[in-house]
Amino acid sequence: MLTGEYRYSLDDKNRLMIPSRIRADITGNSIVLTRGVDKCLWLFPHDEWKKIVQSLIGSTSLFQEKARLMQRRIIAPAQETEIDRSGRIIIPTTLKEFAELKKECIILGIQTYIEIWDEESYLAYLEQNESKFKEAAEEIGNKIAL
Amino acid sequence: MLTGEYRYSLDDKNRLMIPSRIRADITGNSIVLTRGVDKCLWLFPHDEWKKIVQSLIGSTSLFQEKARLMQRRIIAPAQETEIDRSGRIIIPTTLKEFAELKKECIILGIQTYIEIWDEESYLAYLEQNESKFKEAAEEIGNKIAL
DNA sequence: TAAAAAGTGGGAAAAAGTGGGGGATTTTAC
DNA sequence: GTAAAATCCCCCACTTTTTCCCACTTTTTA
Repeated sequence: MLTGEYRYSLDDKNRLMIPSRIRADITGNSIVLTRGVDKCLWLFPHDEWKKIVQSLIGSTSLFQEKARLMQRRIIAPAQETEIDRSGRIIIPTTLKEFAELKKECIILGIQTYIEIWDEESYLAYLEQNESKFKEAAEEIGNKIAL
Repeated sequence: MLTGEYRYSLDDKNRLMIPSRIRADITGNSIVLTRGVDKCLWLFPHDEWKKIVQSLIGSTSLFQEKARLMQRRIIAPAQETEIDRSGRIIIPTTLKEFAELKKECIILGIQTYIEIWDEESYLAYLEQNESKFKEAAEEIGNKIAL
């Protein structure tokens, strides 16, 4: 399972390190990169990506507006990249711009996929949502005994 | 059951001692560390963590806002660590920064999990919440006969 | 008070991460 | 169309971090 929160910097050649802890849990060295929901990128191991495509395309039609939107926003921007022999991937320019990546990036392992954030955006996101998070935590506390 | 309040210091290599009293009550020497609610870290024995993950993401989707927030705030930052043969764990940098751990740390055993606080933050937290605590105590006193 | 257990610090090998050279290919400019 | 410039890609070498281990000190226990 992919986990952990890491800080790595994007180098001058737009290369970003994939933490070895995460690499160890990816089968194969091919990864699909796309726009995420919120200002971040999503990375999927190849198999996981197939599932996403299946469930997004399989159940919808190009004659439905929302379906087209999902396809344009998630499926179309996707690019396949290889992890190089030093464990890095190259971030395509369009995706770099979308997530407003500058130098310092945060990499999150979320069970089955990976998120890449610009550090500032990520800190801002967490800060802005901390109270919402605490509310959600309270709710969960009411439902589940943990 | 995990209990007790201990003070240990983080060394130059970001290693923190797990008190032997606590170690004795953990099965296996694998532990999951993550961001806590409030400015502290939470440590779970592996089995306990699985329950948390289940109940948090068991029925959610990456396409739901609240689910993403919980994943980013609790699930993603989690890292599995081993207790070394001297009884210490390594605190990953991002988590150390989140809890603002400096040198002196407070370790709390809370039945099924463990909390790690920076000593100053912990003292400040207790002080700031003393009156809230007394209110909470009253409320509980009304519900339960103790 | 001695023995055992718990806790602390640090050295060294291995692994992970960083930066950059330079050839091949593509793009740009005239 | 051709040459210069820029980009891409593969690789290597160096640096830093991590990991593993051991030895010493302190505290607890009998």
